[in-house]
Amino acid sequence: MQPVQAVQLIPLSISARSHLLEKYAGLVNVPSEINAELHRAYQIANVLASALPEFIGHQIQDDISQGSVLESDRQSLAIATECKQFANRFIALMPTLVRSPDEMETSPRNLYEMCGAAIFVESNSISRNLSTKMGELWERIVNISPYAVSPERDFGLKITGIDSIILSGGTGEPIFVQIKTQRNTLTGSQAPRSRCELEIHQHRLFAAAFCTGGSWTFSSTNIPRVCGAEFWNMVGLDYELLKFHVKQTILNIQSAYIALQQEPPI
DNA sequence: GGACCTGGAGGTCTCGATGC
DNA sequence: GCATCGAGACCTCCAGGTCC
Repeated sequence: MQPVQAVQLIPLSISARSHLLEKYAGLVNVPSEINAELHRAYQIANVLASALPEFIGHQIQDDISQGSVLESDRQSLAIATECKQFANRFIALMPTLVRSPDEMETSPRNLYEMCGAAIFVESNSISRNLSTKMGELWERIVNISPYAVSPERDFGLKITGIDSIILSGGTGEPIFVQIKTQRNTLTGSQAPRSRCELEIHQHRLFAAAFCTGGSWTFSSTNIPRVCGAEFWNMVGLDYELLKFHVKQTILNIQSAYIALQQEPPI
């Protein structure tokens, strides 16, 4: 069977793309050395890799013909829109993250709840939840770029360990990217898993969205790693612009949290 | 000695499987 | 259809080991 072509995928709905790719993926032979848990990821990536240069090329041409989203004002608006939607979703969720004093007392879920330390309970719950959810925000923002696709949003498929696939200069081949928030997001015990997930792809990249967080906790002899501007430049996005909008977003969420605290109890 | 790397522990959420 | 449970994912913090 011929590999799947971009022209077959482009006109389809997300679910139809998913269905077609699954059909092709089932025919891909997986090398015996690949971990059983990554067989499906290998198959999907293998099928996608052949179609992506043309698929992303089509996205880029579309973007140019409509006035590129990478142009500064449009880029700023697109990032701001994603950030605003994220903030609205999170602010709506915030009240549900805070349990009543009665709940905390009768069934404490952690040490802070057991002690009735309400401020620690709330800050712990909200900041952890925010950190987790921001991972999705980076994926959404990368996907603004016509040089990137999201396996989930563009094809309805999840590739284990891969958050985005980008086409960036160099080889002209799609690069499978795992994105974390900071250089030290991964712990030692998690790094081997990330290495396994990335190593099954011929062109792979470990990216930290922001150059904060001290030193790298991910290392590999054969998987390149980038952080901050170096990464965002690969897809034509402006790191300084991104930092500006992210700062606004986090401060807005903080303001909403303060306002929530000041509301009288129902 | 300090920077870096590795491993372990822990909190929280989502999602799919399972049972009622 | 709904509730519960467990696995997987994402994140943080800390301690100990290694290397320059």
